[in-house]
Amino acid sequence: MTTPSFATADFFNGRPTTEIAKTLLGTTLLYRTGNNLTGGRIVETEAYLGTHDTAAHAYNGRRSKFTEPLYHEAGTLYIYQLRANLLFDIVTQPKGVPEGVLIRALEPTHDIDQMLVNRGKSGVQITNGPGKLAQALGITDQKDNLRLIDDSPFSISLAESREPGHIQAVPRVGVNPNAASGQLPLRFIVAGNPYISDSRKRDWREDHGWQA
DNA sequence: CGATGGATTGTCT
DNA sequence: GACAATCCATCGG
Repeated sequence: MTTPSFATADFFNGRPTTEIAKTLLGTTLLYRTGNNLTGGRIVETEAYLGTHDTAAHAYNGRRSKFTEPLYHEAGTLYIYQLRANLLFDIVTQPKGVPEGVLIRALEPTHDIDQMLVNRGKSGVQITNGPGKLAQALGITDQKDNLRLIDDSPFSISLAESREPGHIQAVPRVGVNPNAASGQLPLRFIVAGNPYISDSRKRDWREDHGWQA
């Protein structure tokens, strides 16, 4: 059984990283491990714009074993650890242009029971943050770091995509707001979705922010 | 609900 | 030794 996935080259083909970050909203991120297929619709992303973005790991051309995946071709996975958490990113530009998109939140759709077990939490707490969704999916190490998504257990499915009613662009989370790029609106959210990280209940919508 | 501080683990200076 | 693209428990209003 094959999982429907973006053809990497077609999806990333020559488009700006910010546009890719927005286009990912509403698609489904899937992760295969053994008999499990966990996943959810992407509802929050952040764009990191490479060498001139003060919040990016590749700022000023910074390149090391740590940031190496960013310099590879579009569709390369950048899975790195921040404190006790794993974060999941996808490289968006051709080799040598270190830009990428961080997946920050999912609305669970696949094998939710397994994700509840993986997380040990319930409700929106399953996947409303980048470290949380990695835990929920079952990502426990960095073995797929630096691999092309097409050659990995991950896929991005269009089969069950929903169309966001309204995409909101706001400043990124956890970046120094005083740095030059600190306040750029490069965080994109499906307005009204309950799984947005740090969202308020009063901002949630009955339709979760999807078009009818 | 909002703010705060501790835990935690690798990387870079 | 400082810092980080985070998470969680806890405290106050």
